[in-house]
Amino acid sequence: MADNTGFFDRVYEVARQIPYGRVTSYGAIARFLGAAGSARMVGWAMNGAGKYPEIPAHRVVNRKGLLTGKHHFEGLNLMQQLLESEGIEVIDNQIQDFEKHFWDPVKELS
DNA sequence: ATTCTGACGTGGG
DNA sequence: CCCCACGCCAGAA
Repeated sequence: MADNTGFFDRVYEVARQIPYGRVTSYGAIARFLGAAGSARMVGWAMNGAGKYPEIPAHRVVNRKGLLTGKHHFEGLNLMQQLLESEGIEVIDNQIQDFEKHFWDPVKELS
């Protein structure tokens, strides 16, 4: 990849590779980008991901498996619906069996 | 330029 | 497990 890949573009590239029915955390992506500790930037980058329909932002949650960013989607529970449609059980904004659905880019992509 | 905010994470209690 | 405080750094006002 070219050097002109901004932080945002990297986040988009990783988020786009999240498999169907899987979820990951902002910190995992940040760590994969070598920006561990700057997990906030990942979330902020996702803010612009809404322009890219290929990026499943609903598969990115915080480390607790909580749908913290669902408020940024159109509907109030659109994020949850998308996840449930992929076979992920969500109760009260909390992904059930989060560890089981967790997808670590560092571990999978490495 | 300065200030604040934020879709987070970690550590201590 | 919960709660609190700090760090992180890009972007907006």
